[in-house]
Amino acid sequence: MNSPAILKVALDTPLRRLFDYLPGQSLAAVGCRVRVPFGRQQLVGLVVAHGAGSDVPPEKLKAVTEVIDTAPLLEAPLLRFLEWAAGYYHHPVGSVLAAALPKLLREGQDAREAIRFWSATPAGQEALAAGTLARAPKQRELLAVLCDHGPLSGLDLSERLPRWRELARSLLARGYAECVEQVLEATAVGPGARAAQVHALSSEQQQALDSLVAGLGQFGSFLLDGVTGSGKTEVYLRLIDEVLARGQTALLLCPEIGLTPQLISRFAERFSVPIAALHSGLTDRERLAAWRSAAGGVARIVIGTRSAVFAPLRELGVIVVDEEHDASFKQHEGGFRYSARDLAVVRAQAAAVPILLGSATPSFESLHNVVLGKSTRLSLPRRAGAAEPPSLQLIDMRAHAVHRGLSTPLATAIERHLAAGGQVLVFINRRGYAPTLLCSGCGWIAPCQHCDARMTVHQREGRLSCHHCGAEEPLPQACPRCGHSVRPLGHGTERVEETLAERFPGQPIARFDRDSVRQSADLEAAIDRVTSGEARILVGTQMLTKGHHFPDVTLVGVLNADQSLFSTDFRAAERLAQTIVQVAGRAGRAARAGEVLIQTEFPQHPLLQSLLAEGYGGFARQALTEREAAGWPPYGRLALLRASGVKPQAAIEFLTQARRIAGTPAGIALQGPVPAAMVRRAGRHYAQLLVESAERPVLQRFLASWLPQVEQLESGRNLRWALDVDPLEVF
DNA sequence: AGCACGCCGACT
DNA sequence: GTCGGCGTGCTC
Repeated sequence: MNSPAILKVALDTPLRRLFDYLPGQSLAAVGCRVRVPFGRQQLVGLVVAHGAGSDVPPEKLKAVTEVIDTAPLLEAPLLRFLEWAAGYYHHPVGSVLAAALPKLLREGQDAREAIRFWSATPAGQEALAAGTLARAPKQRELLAVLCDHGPLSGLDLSERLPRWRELARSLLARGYAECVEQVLEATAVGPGARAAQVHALSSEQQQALDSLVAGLGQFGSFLLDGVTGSGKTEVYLRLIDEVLARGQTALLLCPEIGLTPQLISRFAERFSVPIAALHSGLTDRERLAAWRSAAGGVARIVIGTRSAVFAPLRELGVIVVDEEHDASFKQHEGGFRYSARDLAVVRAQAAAVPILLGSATPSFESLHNVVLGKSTRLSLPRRAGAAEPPSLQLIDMRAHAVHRGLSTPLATAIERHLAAGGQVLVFINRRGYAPTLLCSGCGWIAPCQHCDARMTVHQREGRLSCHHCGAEEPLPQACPRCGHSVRPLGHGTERVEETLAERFPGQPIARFDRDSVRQSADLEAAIDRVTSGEARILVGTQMLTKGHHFPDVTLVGVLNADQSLFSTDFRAAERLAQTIVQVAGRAGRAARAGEVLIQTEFPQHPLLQSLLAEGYGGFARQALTEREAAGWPPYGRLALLRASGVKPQAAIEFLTQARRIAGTPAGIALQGPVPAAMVRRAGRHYAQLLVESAERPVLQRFLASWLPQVEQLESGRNLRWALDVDPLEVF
């Protein structure tokens, strides 16, 4: 067999191609990292393939400087999956790999866990015998330990000498001690012990579990459509228990929310196997440790957010995506814009394992896949413990008195529920005190200097803040244009909290939004105030719709449902319904049935009507027929070319050229370029070009031929642009 | 993206 | 006289 002449290496550059290198001293296998000269720098890259030759002139080819891995960092199936993702999202492989790997691995650190062993050098032994370290008794003590008991690991040393690290560093510098790294090889693990089953399953849960267990060992897509409180998590736990018992591992993806620690602790309580958590709160070291523990087969369950879909599990047996409708599974910023939920399905397919998508409000994509027969629907229609579903009612804002955003019927209901000992949740999807600062003299509205947006009033902080670019200004006391007085207009969580405090004096309020909850500790504290019963009223944003269970909440008020009713975005209705149903799910989980009151100026709006009359399922069926008529996803496929530049017209000009070179391909519709919904954001001007097709392969083929040409456009050189395949928002 | 080279303003 | 601004060009 001929030794391959060329290594195809993926590098983390925006250049959408691989780079060819000569093998150098030893041949790096596919999937191994290599250090390579690249221009004037040395980069870490990944060998993606071996090749017989290269299109690059031989004199330009350089040789690999170092092969970092002795065994492939990524096993072939995972590498192929990543390459597939790069192709689907039309993003450079190197950059996709970078998104999938912990930073420290990208920088060339060892992929295997290594333990450092410390021992005394001969010089150290002599020094100890000679009493050289008489004036450094602590160092002398450590040296004595190393002479008598070495080599010792950091763990052993910590037991003997708590503050040994600095001492060891000094001994190392003197040449009295040395440290060697010993690499831990991957551990093979057999079938795990069964977890104790503490909860009895409902018949629906059992039925769902039976179907899922029957589907193990092969690819299959399942939608677990379970109302809030129906016990989806228990089904995940049982399924994963079965997978572990078969000696396999499980991957659980969850949205980016503070709930992750709660979910992890629930799993940790149930299972005795090691669990690796991958979320945004980790340090680089912790992330590397979690990655190693998955790759080494130590962790049998990986629980993580978006990027955990790339976790290197061994013997993968099942993938679960919890709250699969959640928008945070779609990365929509930065370079590599992917949907972790969609990729999870592809990964499950490649690994020939089932995928379970769980939600109380499934995405339309997932519902449609059930209709197409691509996915099996498992329903949990009942709440556990015979709890009644909450009743939803609309409050017509035009027919009732409204005081500071709070209608009389809602205020009365709050009073009634508080008097009955219930807790009340008030949902308003807007943080701050008020979304607008208005001059009562001339009508001036405080604008953001960098965006086409209004500044939000943050009263307590005495500041104006732009929620789009983060700009802040002191709160003006008078209109800068005419000198008249200014006043906040509209309502945010801070103002609603104030209103409720005035209206219901003596009722402690817990606020949940990004301003009052900055760290997970704040969230824990706020949750404690609610579960302990101290706080009687909860006010908050989206943060309240996700995860947490507040069993004593008997009333939910939704203050401003109307914003989304007339949005131009095709997904606005879906998201509004999901938000309402999710927040409604917080009410009445225990013995008492919950009441949900939604304030609206448009009680006759068909969207609200169908949601109330038929629930989420009926609403979705109706909304899907509208999507079909309009050709929107999941019936059509979209890609969005977004561009932004400092000069107002630059993005439009670039997109106009991009459209021109596209020509008129069959089966493709191009719309735009149009200015983005918010043209100016953080001082940049945004525009976009929408690409539509009824067929995914048609869209994919077009993008593949079009993008290399777009890349050549000179007008694209001085601006930022990115392609978003399957965008969640198109306006 | 980095990181160079390259040609014009305000400073030790 | 230099330090340094960011325009444009290249990376196997």
